[in-house]
Formats: sequence, structure tokens, C-alpha cells
Amino acid sequence: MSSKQSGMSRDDEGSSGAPPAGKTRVRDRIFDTACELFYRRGIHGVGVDAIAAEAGSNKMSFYRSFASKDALVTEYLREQEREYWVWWDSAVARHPGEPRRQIEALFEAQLEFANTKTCRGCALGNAAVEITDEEDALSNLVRDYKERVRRRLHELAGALEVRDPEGLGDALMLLMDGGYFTRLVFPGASGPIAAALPAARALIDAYLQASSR
Amino acid sequence: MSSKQSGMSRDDEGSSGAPPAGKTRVRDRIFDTACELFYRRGIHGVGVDAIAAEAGSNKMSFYRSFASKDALVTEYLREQEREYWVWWDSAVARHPGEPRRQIEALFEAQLEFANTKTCRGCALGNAAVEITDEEDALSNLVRDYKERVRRRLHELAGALEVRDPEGLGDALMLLMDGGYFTRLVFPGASGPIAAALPAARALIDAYLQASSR
DNA sequence: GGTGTACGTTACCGACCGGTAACGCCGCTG
DNA sequence: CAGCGGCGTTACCGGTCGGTAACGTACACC
Repeated sequence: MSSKQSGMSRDDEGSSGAPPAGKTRVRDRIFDTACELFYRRGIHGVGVDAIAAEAGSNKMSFYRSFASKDALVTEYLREQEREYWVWWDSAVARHPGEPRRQIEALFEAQLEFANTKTCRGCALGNAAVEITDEEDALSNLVRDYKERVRRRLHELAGALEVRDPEGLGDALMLLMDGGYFTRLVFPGASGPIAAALPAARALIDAYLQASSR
Repeated sequence: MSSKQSGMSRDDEGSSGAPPAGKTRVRDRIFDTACELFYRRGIHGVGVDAIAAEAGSNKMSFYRSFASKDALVTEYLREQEREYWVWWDSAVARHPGEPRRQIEALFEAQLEFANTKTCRGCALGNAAVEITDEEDALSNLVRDYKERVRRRLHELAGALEVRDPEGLGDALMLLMDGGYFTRLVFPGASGPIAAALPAARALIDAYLQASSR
């Protein structure tokens, strides 16, 4: 989640004849910069001029690569979701066939991420706050993402064979999203997010007991 | 939480001589309108021109009542917190001396609020997404609010005499904030927020058992 | 050497942003 | 009646927004 590059490089590439596979295309620089700025300062908080400048380019070059700011934002959200699932899958893949450990791994990974300096919660979730027009195409993008997250948690809860997998999955989603939401205000792991993993464990136990009761 | 008035009234007040205690001061109209628009469309998504116009006034009159947009936003956030604690206290007051029922009443009231058409989650929490400058005075306002919420939940959990009141309180805060956050995307009570109350109950039971174990 | 393409630069557009100056009107109060 | 405060109106300021037109240039490839 979120990008790392911070731009400002002065086109250092012209030494030898054939750089391995590096095409420092302006489009890529602009897109990476945009991802970082959107995440850090919000979608409405960054203009295309600022993005292009921060990428060492200018507005005209921006519009040669992107049809509009809206198109860029769309691509940004799609990229964030892509990275999010990579992150999710890598956590889950550590414990194949063990849904309980997979869930725990997700909350462990979330806490790790929260401890990052650049962490500013969930990019897609934050976008849901900024995009107030529910008819907007971006709204649907975010909605679809959240529904996919919910479904995955339902599936994980279902693999635990509890009586109420939807209830447990939803509860886990509240813990996760609550973690992202509160992280915006409480730095590092100093906030309630530190309680997410033990709470998730307790909830799993509770819902398991409710099944065998 | 959130305002109810929708503006557009054409100054209907001049019939009888003495309206009970009504001073339809422009300032109040503007402020009410601002609260509603900020909550619905976001702080950055509404300009002072739009606010004044929607209140049936104009920008100049706005600046006669408010020093700046920032001052208005500050007042908006303070008002939202005020209304929030009124809401909180009225839920808690229904079960004096019964912390468990108080907590349940809070989640019941949250679900009721979520079922409202105008609900767009937590005003202060949403503001935390929009205000990205952590040095900003508004940031501190939101931070203080969230810390007060956290403390109150710690106290409620403490009244339950569990071994780990901070852990339980934080977990409850994750459920609440997760509810507000997901509500932005899932309309009414169709989202994970419906699982908040049963999850809170299960968590309370789990943390109570962990104390007597 | 010619050509195409990727990119930078400058200038501009209409719209809106937060904020201000100056003026005029209306109604309440002394 | 005079005066004054509350308020609406118009015009304006510098800045930024998303987006475009026209031009210049460096380089790669045939």
C-alpha cells in the first residue's frame, strides 16, 4: 500500500547505451508521484499542476499521458486495490489451509503497516470520504472494493465453520476498518488498532463456541 | 449528529408581531447551512460562496459573521462534537449504573443513526481524512475528540471490571469507528455495521471471562 | 540526413477559491 | 426625525483549479 518513491531525480540514465529495461517514461514518474501525493494529501488536496511539478515535469506533459484528472484518480484507485490484494494474499499465503492463522496474519500485517511512518490508513476507504457524489464512477469503484473485502472475510469466517460466518466476517471487517480509520489520528501503534488482533482472536473464539454450543 | 434543516425557506416569520424567541439572524442560518453542507459534501468540497448562497445570503454577509472559513470549520467541528456527546449521554443515561447495557445502548443508537438517510458516518472522523496537515489546529481538534471517545470507552470497560479495560475499550472503539467508516459505502444497515452490537456483546463476554479465569 | 516522437515551455482559457471595499437600503431605537 | 446597526449588492483582488493551443527541441531510428 502507498508508494515509496519521492521524485526529484534529474533524469539520470544517459551513461551507457542500454539500461537493462529501464524506460523512465514521464507517464510512470507522474503516476507514481500522483499515487504518493493522493495518498498523503488526499485526492481533492492535490492538483494536477502540483503532481506534474513534483514529478519534474509539467501540466502539458501530464495531459499527454492522461485524459483527465478523473482518469488519473481512477487509475490510482485501481492500483491501490491491486497493491492491497497483493498485500492481503501475501499475508494469507503464509498459512495455507489454516483460516484462523490467516485471519491473525492479516491483523498482524495491518499492525505492521500501521507502524509505518507513511501510513495514512486505507487509501480506498479515505477516498470514500472524499467522494461524496454517490453517482460518481469513483464511488462505484470504492464500493466494489469494499464489497470484495467483505466477501473475502465472509469466506475466511466460513472456512472456520462457525454458525454465523457473515456475522463474524462483518465483525472482523469492523475491526480492520476501525483500525484504518483510527490510525489517521493515533500515530504508529499507539491507538486502538493495537487491540485489533487480540479482539479478533476473542471474537473468533466466541463465534466458534456459539457454533458448538 | 448532523443537522436536519435543509434551508431554502424564504424568511417566513413576519406574520404576527412577536415570534416566541426567534431571531433568525443571518449568522445562524449560515452556520446551520454550513454544518449540513460540510457533513454532506465534505469540508473541502464546499466553498463559502455556496454556503452563503444556500443560506439565502451572500459572501459579504458571511464575512461579517465569521472571521474566515477556517473559523467556521472550527466552530462546525466543535458543534459536531457537542451534538455527539449529547447523543452519547442520552444513550448512556437510559441505563444508569449498568455499564454493559450502556455500551449496548450506544451500539443500538449507532445502528439507528446508520439507518438514517442523511447519515454519512462520523463528522469528526471524516474531517480527519480531509485534514492532512497534522500541524493544523483542526487536526488537534479532531485528535482531542477521538482521545475523549477512547477515554470514555476505557471508563465504560473499566466499570465492567474486566482485567483489561483498555483492551476492551479499544476493541469497542474499533467496532464503532469501523461502523462509521463502512457506513460511507454500505447504505442503511445493510453493511457490516449491523454486526457491531452482537460483536460488542461477544467481546464483552470474552473479556469478562478472561478476568474470572 | 530526414523524419517522427517524446518531452519541455509559455501563454492562455473560464471557473472557482478565500477574502475585501464601497455603497445603499431597511427597520429599529432614541 | 435622526441615527445606526444588520444586511443585501456589486465589483474587485490575487491565486488556483482543470484543461488546451502552439511552439521549440533533443534524440532515436531508418
